[in-house]
Amino acid sequence: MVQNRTHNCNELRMEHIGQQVKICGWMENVRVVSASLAFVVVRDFYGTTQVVAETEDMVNTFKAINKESTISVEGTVRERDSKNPNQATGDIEVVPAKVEILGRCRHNELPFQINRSREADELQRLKYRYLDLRNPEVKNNIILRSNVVAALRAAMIGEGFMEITTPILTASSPEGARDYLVPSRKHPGKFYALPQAPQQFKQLLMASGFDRYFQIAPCFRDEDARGDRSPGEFYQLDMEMAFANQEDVFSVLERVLPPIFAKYGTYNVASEAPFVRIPYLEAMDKYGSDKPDMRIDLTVQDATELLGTCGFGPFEGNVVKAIVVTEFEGTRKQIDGLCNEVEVQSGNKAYWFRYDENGEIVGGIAKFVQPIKDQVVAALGLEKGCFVGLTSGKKLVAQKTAGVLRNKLGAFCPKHMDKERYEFCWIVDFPMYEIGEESGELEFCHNPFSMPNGGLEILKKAAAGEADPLAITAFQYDLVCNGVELSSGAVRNHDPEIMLEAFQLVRLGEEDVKSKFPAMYNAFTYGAPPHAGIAPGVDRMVMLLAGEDSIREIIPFPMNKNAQDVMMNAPGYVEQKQLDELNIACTKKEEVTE
RNA sequence: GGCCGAGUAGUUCAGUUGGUUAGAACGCUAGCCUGUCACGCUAGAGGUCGAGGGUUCGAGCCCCUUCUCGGUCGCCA
Repeated sequence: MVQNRTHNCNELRMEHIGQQVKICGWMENVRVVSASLAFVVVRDFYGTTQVVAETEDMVNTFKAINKESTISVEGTVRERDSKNPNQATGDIEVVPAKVEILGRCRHNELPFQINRSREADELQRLKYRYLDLRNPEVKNNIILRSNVVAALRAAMIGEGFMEITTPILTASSPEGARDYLVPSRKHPGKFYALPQAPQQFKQLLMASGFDRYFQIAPCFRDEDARGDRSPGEFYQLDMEMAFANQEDVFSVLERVLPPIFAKYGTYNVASEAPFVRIPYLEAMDKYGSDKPDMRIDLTVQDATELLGTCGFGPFEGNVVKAIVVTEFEGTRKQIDGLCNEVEVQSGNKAYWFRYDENGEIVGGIAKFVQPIKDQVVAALGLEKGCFVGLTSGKKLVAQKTAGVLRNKLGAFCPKHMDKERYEFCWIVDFPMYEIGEESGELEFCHNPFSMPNGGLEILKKAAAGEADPLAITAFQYDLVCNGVELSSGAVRNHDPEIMLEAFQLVRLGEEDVKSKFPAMYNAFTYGAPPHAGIAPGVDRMVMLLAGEDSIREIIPFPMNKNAQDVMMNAPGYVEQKQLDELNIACTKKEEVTE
């Protein structure tokens, strides 16, 4: 009978000296020092242990095994002659009596070296993700993810929330992102959709009488990827509370998140409750973003009146925004680099000048600013030695570009950014409506389920032309941490009457509401509690905590930018029989060579 | 879909103004080495320069087309 391992590869210490043990793991490396002396590193999930081969036979045994094969080693624990303080098991080594190959690695050249996999081409890493994950640096992010999810669950349960799963196969939802559709075999021509979020289900749970719901919920959206947005699927800490308002939701997350961020984060300082609250319009104005990084102490000023007519072409007839950076130290080359990065990221140019130590306006667009120097210095409050970054365009463009510039300047100037911490803020008072760019007509700004601030009354006034619908705000909020949008949430509109009024402003009638959201609308006519919720993105939280810039680093099996799983070959072609059963006529199919 | 960047050995990269046989490091193979731990030393194998076309006496390098990957904008209430 085969005996199981007695210890893992991170267990053996001085106290085990003399013991007979059996360890199992991947043969990471063999350092052959002579014909009859070699050191073998065995690695498992927990760590590494050194095995020493001291006979010619034993050295040859190890030399004949390809690296990354799994082996078992039975032998005696011995104190090392030369200890390694950098290794947890560095005081001891195992003298093998018996070595067995458990799973032979058939390749003596791997697609990349395990301990340097993070440097390898990403396509290779994804294709051989199971090898990539052998690298402790890569694996640790997945362990972190597991720990964070466990901590979130524990904290939510501690707050009295109950985890309830909701359907994965559901109905297509008319609003929001593009759906992933699943054809129905039993109902030709009909489709299920994968949920973009459990939004309607969690609200229906509230109508059903559950009080505090949460779920680590998979969400599916068929939209293009970004560095911080994985294509296809992602996870949210979805939650909803009955008989609750905005304050109740805020206080739960203000209790739940900071301890987890401080414990598991790269930085161990997190904001304490209450988090700063910034109205949406103020955030756009002051930080040029609805997800401002509050670690940066720079703010955006309006310079439209000041510089709009200074003669600099791009400012003419546009909104101009300025960011003043005191004690600025940067070379011309670095400034150009910053401006270039801003242009790449925002698609719009940034401009600049400096107010130097001698009180002169120099560099960049100084020529245009010089004639109105005194006004500029006074209006922007310039101090000697400061830098002024400028953006222009239509209001929103100027603001957003300034927001990108602000982030770049913060990252560049350590004096203006206390980087090693987690700074949360709430963005509140989002507008309920906006003028759609394509339609030119009034549309919902975010989701139509939010409760308008002012309730039925304000909506009726707006309908009667007595109030500006664009000035109506919703009880809708975002949670932002270090410039990353973690989450959107809202106090929901649970009153069918207010719902109808809200939809009427965007020219949708009762029949539209009923047909778009039949279950929710009907449920709310049977007596629904006021409720509110939020859904912080788990992937983004883990990304922040791990200090990674790519979302793929914290997902066990990520897809590539084009929503392909290059390891599993998904999406892939299927058998004609499968298509026939689903009543799908496939119109496009390239020849498959494999 | 638009824009930007990248693609050269198994891997990460260098490759000058277009000029002989395309290099380095790591990895791999072989030999040497009795305490290594990023072991060391010596030698060797390893290349359709993403693909196709063009310019040229001559292309890794210049031009065109195309494919792939990444970033970004659109998109993601």
